[in-house]
Amino acid sequence: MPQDTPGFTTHDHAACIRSALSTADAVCAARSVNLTPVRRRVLEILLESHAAMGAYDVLARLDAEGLGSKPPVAYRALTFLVEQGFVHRIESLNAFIACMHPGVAHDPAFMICRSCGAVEEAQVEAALGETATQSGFVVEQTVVEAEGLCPHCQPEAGL
Amino acid sequence: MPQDTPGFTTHDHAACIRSALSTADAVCAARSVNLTPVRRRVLEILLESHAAMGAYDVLARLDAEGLGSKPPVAYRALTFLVEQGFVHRIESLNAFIACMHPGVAHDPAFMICRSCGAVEEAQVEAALGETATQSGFVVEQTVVEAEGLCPHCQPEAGL
DNA sequence: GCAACTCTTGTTATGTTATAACATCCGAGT
DNA sequence: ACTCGGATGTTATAACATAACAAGAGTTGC
Repeated sequence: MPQDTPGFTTHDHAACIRSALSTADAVCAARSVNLTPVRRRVLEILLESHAAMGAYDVLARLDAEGLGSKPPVAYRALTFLVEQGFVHRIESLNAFIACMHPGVAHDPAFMICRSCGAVEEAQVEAALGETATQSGFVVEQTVVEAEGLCPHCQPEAGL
Repeated sequence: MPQDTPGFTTHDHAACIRSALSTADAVCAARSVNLTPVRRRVLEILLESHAAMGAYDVLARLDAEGLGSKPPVAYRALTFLVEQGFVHRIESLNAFIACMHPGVAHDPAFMICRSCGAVEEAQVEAALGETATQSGFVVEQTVVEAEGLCPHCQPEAGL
């Protein structure tokens, strides 16, 4: 049953959450790292909202549920999830979002609607690859974020 | 006389500062906007350092020179310079850097050395162009930042 | 001249994002 | 029981950023 809007399109949100969580469980088991209650709940919160959330928004949810009330609690969980690749940090929003392709190595890229705030994760092939090679720079990580208007908001903006 | 290291290469720094400042003067005149003393000095500070600087680093310089001591002074000047395209904001560093190609419309991209902090501005052709088109997203601005190791720091890191 | 306006700067106060440092807890292994 | 590593709890503060209002300087129109 499709029911919510992830990026710009509709999808079966409940199934997507279940799937992402079980992938996370499996990956953590395989890596011998611990998806503790707080960490798992933070991932779940991000999956549920299916939007970019600030660390303090996540923290507010944790606090409401008695899982922690101080900033380091949220930041530590988010740091763990980012390290494991289950969550991405959106630099231009100072926010976090659940990954759409957990367990698979990828360079994430994002399209961020400046009107409604929706964020869609995209794939991008080695941005800067050639330029970097030319200048002798070794790329380890990339941040690719586009701001603009999602299909839904274009009419309202007169496009 | 080459004397400093801008991105990863040597160049005539004094000439580069002069040139950028006179371009900024000309562009501001053409656009009928005001390159006031504070704004001009902030640009100059960023050009001199030729590195990414935090707003509060810039502010400290302004303060030392009696040009302003409160955060809004620095942020306002930086905002102006970014709007006019003389300065870029580096999202992943929460920092600012003087543009290497002022007065020319371009989508900036950056290579950021995680070891020495050097930042080189690169050109990139419409990252995400195709992906965005496919999903109906209209891109207005892009953030492209690569973290890695500059040529100088690779040996020290064992590469 | 001077009133009205715009642009810029000065200042106060506060909001938002993030981390250092240290204390405590708990389970695994011995 | 001991201790060691990983995780969490807590205090305090650092770092980044902006809202809101006051005040000056220059210019335009009268």
